[in-house]
Amino acid sequence: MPLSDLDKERLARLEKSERTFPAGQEIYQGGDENRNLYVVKHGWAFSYTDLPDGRRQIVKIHHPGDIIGFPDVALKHATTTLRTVENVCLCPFPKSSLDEILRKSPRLSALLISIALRDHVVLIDVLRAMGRMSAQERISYMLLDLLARLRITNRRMTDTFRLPMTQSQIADYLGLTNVYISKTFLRLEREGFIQRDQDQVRILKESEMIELTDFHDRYAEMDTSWFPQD
Amino acid sequence: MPLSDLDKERLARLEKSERTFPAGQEIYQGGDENRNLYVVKHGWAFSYTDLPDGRRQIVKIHHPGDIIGFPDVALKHATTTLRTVENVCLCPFPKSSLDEILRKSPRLSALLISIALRDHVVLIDVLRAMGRMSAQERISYMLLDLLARLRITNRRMTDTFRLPMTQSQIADYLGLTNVYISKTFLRLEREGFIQRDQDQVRILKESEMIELTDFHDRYAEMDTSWFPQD
DNA sequence: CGTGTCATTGATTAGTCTCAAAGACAGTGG
DNA sequence: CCACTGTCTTTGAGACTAATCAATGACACG
Repeated sequence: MPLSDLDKERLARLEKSERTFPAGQEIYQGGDENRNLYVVKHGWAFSYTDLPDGRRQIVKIHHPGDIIGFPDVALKHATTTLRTVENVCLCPFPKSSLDEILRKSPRLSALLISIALRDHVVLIDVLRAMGRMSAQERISYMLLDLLARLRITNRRMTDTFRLPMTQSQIADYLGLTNVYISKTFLRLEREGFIQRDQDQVRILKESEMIELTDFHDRYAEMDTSWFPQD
Repeated sequence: MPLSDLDKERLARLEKSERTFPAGQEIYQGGDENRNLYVVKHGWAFSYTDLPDGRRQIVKIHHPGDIIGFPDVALKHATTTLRTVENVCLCPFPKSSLDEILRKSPRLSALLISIALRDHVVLIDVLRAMGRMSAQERISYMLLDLLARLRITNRRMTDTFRLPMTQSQIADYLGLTNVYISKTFLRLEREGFIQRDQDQVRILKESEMIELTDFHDRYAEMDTSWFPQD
């Protein structure tokens, strides 16, 4: 999307400072005061919440290019805990930067809002998967979503990608157990939908999986036509 | 939240036109071009998506005061279908009204964004319920959420409210079946958590239910301190 | 070489679904 | 006022998906 030089500079300013974190580290916790947002420079992370008895739900997987923490802007305290999957580099920036963008650049505001709303729509799709899909469908949906997401920032990706999450983490994301994730992955392989090698996953029957899960690539459907011209 | 007269007028303008719809009517469908947003004047409605084989997931229940369709603003086409639960009065307004608000009023922009983000956070809570809670916990969570939501616009509400949805609709919202909703409601009654009479529900053990579901009232936790002053 | 994490496997159990039928009730037309 | 209809809720039996528990295997790391 075309942006003015001024807006480009405003965006660049969000990534001014950066910090790296090792694998498996918690960066902030649910209930913490809500100070910063983060841009992901590289590495995967995820946000999750636990029930008091330890049941865990991962609510969002963060990839390079994502903005972390947008939904929490509306609230005083963070609602989720942020944890790295692997070595990660993040650019923290204060909530108040949004204030400036809202005041100075309607066009950039619209862009950031659209990204947040697109994440909302994707979350609705995840909800549908959790509420109404079998384990096999849920895993297929997740793989398709990851593929679509990763294709945004990596144009030449075709059908193979790295999935650095453990099966327990995938289970916590899809509302299943690690054991059943294992069994269902094996079944997907046996039935020729995917291949796995180390942490690489290859999608063999993308169109069948799209049909199976009624998948929509929300990342490709965005509408920027209504944006204000600066 | 204090607003300038100008902003109040901008808000009022969104509710300029209104239309009523009978119970059980579809107002727009998933895939339709994305033209309007709606403010709910009175009555309940919900947004849902179907899988091709007919499985349905209700993704959001709309109450008086809600803005319908915000997440879809980012996309060209509506992702959900909107259906009334009962007689409903809606105020449609065009997507382009947002453009004007973004350009003219940073403060009102921040307010609308915050409402959208709060809905996002609530959806995360729903996702957690769907992924990791039993049927009994899910129903309890839903009732607490409805109560918290209805208390915003009706200050004197205590522990009783009207629940006009059928058990099949509740099932489609919670990712269960109508039969199991019936059985679980009966169990909640038998165990003294709730009472039902017609479409009225009374919450008898609110604090136990809050504990059971680790419920947070997101509507009460909003942070407006970072808003730009107009 | 020992330790720990992660993935796989198998046996059993539990929670929810499916199917089918009956009951409760509101609305309709005679 | 009554029978009829349709929708919604309740009930029960049986089936099935996914969870639980426990053990083994595979691998990386110190």
